[in-house]
Amino acid sequence: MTNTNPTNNPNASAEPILVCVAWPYANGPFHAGHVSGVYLPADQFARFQRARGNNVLMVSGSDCHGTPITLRAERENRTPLEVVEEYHTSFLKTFETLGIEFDLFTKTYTENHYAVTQDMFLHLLEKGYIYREKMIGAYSESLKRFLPDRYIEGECYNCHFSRARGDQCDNCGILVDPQKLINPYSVLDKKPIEFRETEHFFLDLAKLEPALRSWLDGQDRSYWRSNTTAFTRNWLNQGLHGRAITRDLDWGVPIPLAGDEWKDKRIYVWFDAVIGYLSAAKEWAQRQGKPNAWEKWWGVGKDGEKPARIYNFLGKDNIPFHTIIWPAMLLGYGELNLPYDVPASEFMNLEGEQMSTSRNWAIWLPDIEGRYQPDAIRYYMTAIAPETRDSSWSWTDFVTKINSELIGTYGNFVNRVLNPLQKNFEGKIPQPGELDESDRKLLADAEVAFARVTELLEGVHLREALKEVLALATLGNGYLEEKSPWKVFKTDPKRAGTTYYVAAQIANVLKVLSYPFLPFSAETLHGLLGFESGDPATATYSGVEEQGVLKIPAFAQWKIEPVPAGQVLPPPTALFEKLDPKIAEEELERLTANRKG
RNA sequence: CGCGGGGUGGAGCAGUGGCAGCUCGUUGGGCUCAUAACCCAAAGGUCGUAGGUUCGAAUCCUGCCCCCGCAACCA
Repeated sequence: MTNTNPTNNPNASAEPILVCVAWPYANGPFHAGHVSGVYLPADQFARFQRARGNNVLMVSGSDCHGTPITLRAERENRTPLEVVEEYHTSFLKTFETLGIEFDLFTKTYTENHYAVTQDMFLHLLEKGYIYREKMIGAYSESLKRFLPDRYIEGECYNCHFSRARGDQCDNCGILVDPQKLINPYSVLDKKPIEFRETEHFFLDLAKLEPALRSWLDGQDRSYWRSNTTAFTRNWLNQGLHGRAITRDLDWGVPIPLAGDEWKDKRIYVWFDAVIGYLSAAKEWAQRQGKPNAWEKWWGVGKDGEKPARIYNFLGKDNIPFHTIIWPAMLLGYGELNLPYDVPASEFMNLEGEQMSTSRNWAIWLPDIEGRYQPDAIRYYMTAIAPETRDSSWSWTDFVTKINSELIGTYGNFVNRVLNPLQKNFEGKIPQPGELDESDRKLLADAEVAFARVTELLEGVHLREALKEVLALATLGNGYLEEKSPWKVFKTDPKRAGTTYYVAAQIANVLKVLSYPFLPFSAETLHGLLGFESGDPATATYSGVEEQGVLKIPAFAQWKIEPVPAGQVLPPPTALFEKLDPKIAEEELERLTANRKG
């Protein structure tokens, strides 16, 4: 058995791999786009790397700060923390249901995160990468606070619409300069606002640009997805400017400086959220009782040691924060490891239309979690993952893909092997006779598939890798067709036994290859092939935050191992539940009925 | 000339210089071990369009046409 604990992993060649997953705003539950684009790919990649025996640390957490959360809290007359707690719990539930396993999924609202963020701030300030500048902000005398643009309304100076918002006029569509609004007022209490000078801290990106460029150009990045590279280049070529990293707010990480002028200001959410990757690694290490263990992944590799590979999984709107701003911060801080790859997803539409929270046009995870098998959801989300371009969730497509690909091709192959073994071979893996050419061919094909899937997973081409897994099942089906062991059995049971022996080996390879994608059914299949069902630490997954060291099941080790002849098989059961085609209609109706606007 | 993405057989997509591919659907055949699943075969595309570069273009260049996103929530 292996585990990911760096200090007692017996695998000397194990490579440290840090899987950083974009921190979700805790202001609403997950929809299919979040999971399919970010959390599921990260989980699949991490499972694969763990199965290979690498030292994987996978971290993320709820982003507790930011205007969306305070807005929601004010609207619902709750505290931001109450909002955060509700959705943090919802996230954990989704992860547990779908088998998305983090080493640590924490929050930005922790003492540790505050400390790490403040340390980053102070370091960058000390090294001259943060400067102060005065700017004009909207201030409400009645509320005694500055307000973000989104809290301001007034008469449009362009079309004289009476309720233009602080950032845009809904009537004429211009981008509003809030200072020019006529009779501006706060949306919170409808009282007038005025514009005052306020001082803020800025991250000096221009100063960090040379270091950033040499990091980007310093090594081959051709393995990055083309969009990620294009986006980043575009940003860089437009020139880097300082970005304000503090706000006049009371919800967020306090500015770690003495002086009254800072007490009503907080570090802005995008600055603290990316630091979460680092703070979460530190928190994980503390929980392990090895406070320095985080350096395994974040160190730059002293004494010729190879630094960890850091992968940042995120959506495309987040690219500049992870390829420009965050690396700039790390470079400014110094002595910290930088991202190796930034697999960014495109967006997922729903039935051809853009998902929308406000119109309630989305596949909400808490809604579907109980209705479908987790592996069915995982399968579909990967099959249509928006890896290289926008994709679209469609319920008819969902039913088709589950029934014909997952069940028809993969599940069915397994049944075609296990059922006859139970009925005609006393529920045991038969002793094979001599292998003929097509037997050997299929076994060789399985090795090719194994190598191919490995390569694709290594390059984070998950959708393609899953296709390869299914392709092996198709080969298995073709093999059974060619061999017709159900016929041969009547005249030459020994020969039929050899065929089933070979087919069982293929099923076993499929079990390993499908593990990153379909961990639940992989485990079931492991048992159906007569193996001890294994490792209790993973059999029941007990919640993300309590997780200490993530263990991988013994069966999931990334290698081809034979199912021994004579192995006793339990009575077979189906891996997946077939879906009634009516489901597509029902789901579509449900969506339409609940749609707003 | 706002920015970005895209136009490939009925549907959804892959393919960035070398005989146009995949999944689903359709049609025909086979099999009947298997969750009416599986296997084989066929039909179906002048790769949006006009021109150019090239021995050779879906792929590179230029013009044009069409679709989608670019207010907020939001990956």
